[in-house]
Amino acid sequence: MARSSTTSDVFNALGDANRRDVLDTLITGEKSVGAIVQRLSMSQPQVSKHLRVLRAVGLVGCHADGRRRLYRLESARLSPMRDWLAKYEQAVNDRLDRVDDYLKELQQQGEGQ
Amino acid sequence: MARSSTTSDVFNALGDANRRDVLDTLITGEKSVGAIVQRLSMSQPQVSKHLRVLRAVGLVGCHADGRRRLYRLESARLSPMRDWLAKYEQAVNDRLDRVDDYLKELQQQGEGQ
DNA sequence: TTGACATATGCCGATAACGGAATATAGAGT
DNA sequence: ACTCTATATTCCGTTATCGGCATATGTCAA
Repeated sequence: MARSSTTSDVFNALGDANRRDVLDTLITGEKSVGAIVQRLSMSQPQVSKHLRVLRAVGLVGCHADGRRRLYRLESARLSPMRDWLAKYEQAVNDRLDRVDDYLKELQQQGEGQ
Repeated sequence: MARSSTTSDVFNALGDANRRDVLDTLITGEKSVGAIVQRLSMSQPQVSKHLRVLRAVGLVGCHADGRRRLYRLESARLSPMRDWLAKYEQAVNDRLDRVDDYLKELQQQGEGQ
C-alpha cells in the first residue's frame, strides 16, 4: 500500500507547495483561473490541474461565470487538518498538566515535613 | 520543478497517512522503534524509514538507550502547519467582519429614513 | 568472540505525481 | 458559421516515493 492519492487525502493534496499557493490565492475571495495564473506565475494548464485536485478533495468549489470559472475556497474542508493538529495541542497540554500535578505533589510533600 | 521533497517539507512529509500514524504514536510520549512496530502493524524497516523522514523535517528527535533508540515528538515543528491554517481562520473571520459591517451599514441607513 | 536482539540501510520493482506542450471543449460576440 | 477567449484534458517523459526483502551496523550478555 502506498500513499493515498492526492485526490482523496487532504493532507497529501496540500503536500504540494504550488497547490498551497493556489489555495492561498483564494483566501481573499473567489477568483477565475486566469486571475490565479496571473498572480502566481504558473502555466494555465498547471493551475487548472491543481484546481482539479483541490476540487476533488473538496477544498475548493467552482461555478461558471460566462466563459470563465470562478473558484472559491471551501475552508470547512480544512477541518481534518485542524482536528489532527488539535490532538497534538491537547496531548501536549495533558502532559504539561501531568508535570504540573507532579510539581504540586512535590510541593505538598515539602509542606508536610 | 516538482514537489519539494518529503524530507524538506513538513506538509509533504505529513502527506503520508502511515507517517501520520507513526507520529500519532508518539503523542503519549517517547517510544522505541519496536514499540511503534508493534502498535501499528508495520514492518520494522518501514517504520525506521518513516522515522528517518520525520527526523529529517525535525518532527521527531531521538536518542540512544542501550540497543534501542527512543523517538520523541518535536511538536514545535508543527508550527508551519499551524501558521498556515491560522491564515485561513483569520481570512474567514475578516470576511465575516466585512459582511457584519455591511449589515450594520444597511441597518443604519434604514434607521435614517 | 560469538550469538541474539534492535535498528538502520541498500537495492529493487511498481506506482503516483509533476510539468510541458499540444489539443479539445465551451461560451460570447460578429 | 467563424473566431476570439477562457478553461479543461490528454499525452508524454522524468522524477519521487513507497514497501518488501535482504543485509549491514551496533549493542548487550555470556
